[in-house]
Amino acid sequence: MMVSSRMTASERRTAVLAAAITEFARSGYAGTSTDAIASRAGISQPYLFRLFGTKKELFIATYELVSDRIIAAMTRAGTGLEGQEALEAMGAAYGELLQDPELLQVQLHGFAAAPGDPGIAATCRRTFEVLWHLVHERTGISDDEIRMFFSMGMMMNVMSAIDLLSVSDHWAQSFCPNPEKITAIQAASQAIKDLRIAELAQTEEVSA
Amino acid sequence: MMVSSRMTASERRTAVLAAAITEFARSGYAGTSTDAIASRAGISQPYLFRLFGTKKELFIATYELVSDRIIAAMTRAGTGLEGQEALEAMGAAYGELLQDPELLQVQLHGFAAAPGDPGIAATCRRTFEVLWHLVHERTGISDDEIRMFFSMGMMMNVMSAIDLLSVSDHWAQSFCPNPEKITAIQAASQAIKDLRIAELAQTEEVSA
DNA sequence: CAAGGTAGTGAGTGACCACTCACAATGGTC
DNA sequence: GACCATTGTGAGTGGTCACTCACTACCTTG
Repeated sequence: MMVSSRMTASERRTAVLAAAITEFARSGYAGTSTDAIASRAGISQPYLFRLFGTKKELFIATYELVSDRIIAAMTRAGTGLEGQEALEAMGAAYGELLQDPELLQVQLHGFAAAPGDPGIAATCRRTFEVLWHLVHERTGISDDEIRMFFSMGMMMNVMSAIDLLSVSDHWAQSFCPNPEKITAIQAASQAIKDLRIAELAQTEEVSA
Repeated sequence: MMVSSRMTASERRTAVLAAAITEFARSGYAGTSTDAIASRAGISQPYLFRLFGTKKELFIATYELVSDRIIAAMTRAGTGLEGQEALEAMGAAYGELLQDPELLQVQLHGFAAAPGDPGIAATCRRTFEVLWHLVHERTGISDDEIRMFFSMGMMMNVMSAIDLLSVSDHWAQSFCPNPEKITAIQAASQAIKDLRIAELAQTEEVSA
């Protein structure tokens, strides 16, 4: 069965990175095997190493792609706007990233891995730098407000990771600033969970 | 060399948990070997499994201990105070936790591991629940303000993990609300890094 | 169609990992 | 000092991991 034909190395790299986002999001840097990424990408594991050198280089490349996507989403949201309007648009754009949690989960795994690896920490800081300047120039808000803005982002990140909105109590729901968005986000996260379960079941069928 | 004499199982458990905090903080759940924890705790690896059953149970026990310490620090800071005063005291207490980053790093690793493990996610949510009620009852502030408070905490967590204050540019320093605290926190984090480097060098000497 | 560069893999390799089992050391109790 | 529960370990086991090497399949260019 030769489903995937030959690709250029560069095309294959982007295909591998797509698989790496999914796998690293699920299990983090140390918890993900290069085997899992290679087989999801549909190539052999040796070729993955030819394309990326080491697992760490692959993780950093994955993290940088994720960062680029986040930066692109925020930039797109802010173009043509200024001041408070730009800020609200960017905040909404970040919130919408939660609907596909993989990106933010990779980001969180980068943060967690940072204290153990200076290279990863530096990559994380670079993303912060770009985003800070983007928000600063677009909105013109004060340093304190920028700090708040990023803080809310980090909180949303964690909320999504620990699935805080699955708790229906008041204290948990109070973490969601826009009540009308709760059901949308919950529905999306439930749909993604269902997909994963279906996918898992399929994998088990195959291996059985 | 028989440095450590016999202990009760319960004493040994707390000794192992202390070692587990250090090791899990450094490399996370998947990245830490039970061997590393056992040898840091000064016991054999089989005995570690007798005490904790599985690696996952050990991680959850470690995470719960970390949560208890954070909750205790916040509770201590808030006793005898009310309203805004209590809030400021609790915020300061959380900030002081950064001076020994291990606790917050374990917390961050818990968040990162949560999407891949429902048990870990539930444990994380439970901590949030306790802290939310603590802040709510002590300070009486609004839901939105509580959300802000927690957001700042998450931001500090990430800042510490990626060592943001090691960048001397304005944008990075603007993440630290109290300028006079910057040098203190930097000095502490540098001291801890030096300790780790010295420790690593020692380990390499031994193994060489 | 020959040549050569690029895409891609089968089959390992040594190291490490979570976890187990049979057994030894220790200390309290009568 | 004999008994016994509890603390503790040496020596594995099967499995997985990151990574390598020698090799093949394919496509383009002349």
